Amino acid sequence: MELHQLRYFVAVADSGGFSKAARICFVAQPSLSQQIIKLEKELGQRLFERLGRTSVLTEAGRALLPRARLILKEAGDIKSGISDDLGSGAGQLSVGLIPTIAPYILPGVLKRFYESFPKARISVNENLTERLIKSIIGLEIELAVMSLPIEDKLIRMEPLFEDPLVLAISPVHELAKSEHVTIEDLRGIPFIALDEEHCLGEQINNFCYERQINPDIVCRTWNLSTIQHCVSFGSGVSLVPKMLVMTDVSNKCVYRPIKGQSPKRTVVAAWHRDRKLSKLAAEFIQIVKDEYAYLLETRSYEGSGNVSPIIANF
Amino acid sequence: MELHQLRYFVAVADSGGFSKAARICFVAQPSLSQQIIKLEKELGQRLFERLGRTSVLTEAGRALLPRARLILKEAGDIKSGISDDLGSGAGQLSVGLIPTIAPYILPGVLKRFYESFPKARISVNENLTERLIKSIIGLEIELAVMSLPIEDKLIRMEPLFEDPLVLAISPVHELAKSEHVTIEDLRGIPFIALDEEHCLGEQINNFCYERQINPDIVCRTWNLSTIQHCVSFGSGVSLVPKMLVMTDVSNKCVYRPIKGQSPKRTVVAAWHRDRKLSKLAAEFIQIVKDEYAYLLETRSYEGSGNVSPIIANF
DNA sequence: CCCAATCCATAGGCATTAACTATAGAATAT
DNA sequence: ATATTCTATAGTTAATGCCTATGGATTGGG
Repeated sequence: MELHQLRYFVAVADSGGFSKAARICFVAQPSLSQQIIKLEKELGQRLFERLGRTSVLTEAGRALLPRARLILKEAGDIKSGISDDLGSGAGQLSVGLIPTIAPYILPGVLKRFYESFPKARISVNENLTERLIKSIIGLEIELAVMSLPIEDKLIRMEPLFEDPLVLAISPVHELAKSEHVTIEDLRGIPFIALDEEHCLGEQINNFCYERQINPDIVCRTWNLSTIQHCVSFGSGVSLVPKMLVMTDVSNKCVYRPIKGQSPKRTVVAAWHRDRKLSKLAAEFIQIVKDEYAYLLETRSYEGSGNVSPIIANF
Repeated sequence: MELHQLRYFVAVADSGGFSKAARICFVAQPSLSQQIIKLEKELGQRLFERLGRTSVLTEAGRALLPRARLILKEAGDIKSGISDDLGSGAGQLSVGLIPTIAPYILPGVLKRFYESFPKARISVNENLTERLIKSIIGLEIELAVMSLPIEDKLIRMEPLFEDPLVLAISPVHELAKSEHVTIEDLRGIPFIALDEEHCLGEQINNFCYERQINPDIVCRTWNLSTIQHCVSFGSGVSLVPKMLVMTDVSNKCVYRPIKGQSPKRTVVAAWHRDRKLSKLAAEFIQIVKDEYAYLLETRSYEGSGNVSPIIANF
């Protein structure tokens, strides 16, 4: 069965004759007749009673007619339907984020995304960089939000923003008294470190190593929120991303920017080198940027370059 | 757009590659590729991203996929769907009946029909013979229940039953005293006649003319129920079809069979000479027969050849 | 790092099939 | 009765889908 056969069939049913239908379809009458006969053979049912002047539907033809119309309508609507879907933001998007980013921007990003594209379905995968890259290459996710460095040749990237690392300290800690700290202050003090399986943990590690600073690592954890708790209990200090600070409502820690060569991580969107980003994915990237800019604007009161220790008005 | 293109498209989407899809569809890979490319051109959208090893849907492809599946499913279900419709008695039937038949059997026939074919739609047209024949030829109705004679060469017929004509008289009339009457009793007595535009009126007219009986026609009406009222008021007698008697619950008239050559009309189903009756139409014919037989069985108590004047237990 | 395998696109020939012309047979309208 | 209209058939042409061969590109394995 093919669509043109259904088109011919409907034309005959509507016009009441093979010849008229042929004119409507801009084909010769024998061509149309043959296709109708072919359709009748395939269905094993005669579709029209050929009377002298006109042709009328048989019972089988009457049963076919609404189905044929439906199919033709759906086929005819495909092109505009696809455009509508693309235009309206309907569709499916699969993204990934690393665990040191997701908790801080995902809530706001999802909220924005659903507001902008209520018809879209999004699926989020929170995982370590290595696993996300595999998912990109394996085509399981379209896009990932991660942190440099990423070396895989199959990955293409676009930078989203730079996220500074700031010192997290207990409010009663000695260093909390000054408005800002320097790298040198880290030397030899008890330090709560993020596990190096996290790229952020590795980045901090490298950062200290390059400057030949060996913090006294008293704890190595998998979770930034564990770090927060340890720091607030005075177990040590740590370096945490600013996006954590901007969404911290606990008031248990204070945060100080690093004077001088402030460490930072570069957050990027990454996707398969050979894939063209879908419209939804491109929009998602923009939303992530917007969200971070929004956090910067509303949640960090950097009067004289320092991070406010207390976030009010959440 | 053609269905085989959608089939190929779905196969690629499902298998994740053109070559695999081609094997699934039992065509060579270039053939399938060409059809996909053709579809992409028609839609103005690229449907797959061709990556090295596999191909994945674009956003447009994702939008197309469910639509394509739907259409293919509907197309695949057509054959069985038609069979189901025919088997389940779904469908549309247009019938006609003449006014001297419809009131007496239509209620019971429709009830039976709806019980047997709850999914069917029936449309009934009550009209004079001449108009019904036009409707048959004009293909507006498929079937008509009428009375002989019918001469049109374009009409094919099947007899349904013979419906005797019986004398309708007032209960206080002289003739009501005898169990039966003869034709000769009609001579010269006041007679309520049906208009000759009705075939029944003409038949009665001819019947009397052939026997050279000239009843004294005191009233000519368009409606059998008018006749009933006139007769019950003693204005005269009339000949009415037995199907009227069998459904008369008024008890205002009594009815007497005609002894000897009883007049009768032959009720037939009529349809277009060149049309094959649909299953529903054939069933309708059978139901009309059944209904008349049922009326005969339950509504006429012909103990000794006479018609019961009073129909009880309705 | 190279080689083999795989994948998709292109090109060109083949074959199928849909379309066309011409016409016949039947039915209808004038 | 004649002319017109309708559908089916036959035979031919044209289109188009399919095939084989091949090339460029990528991938996976040794």
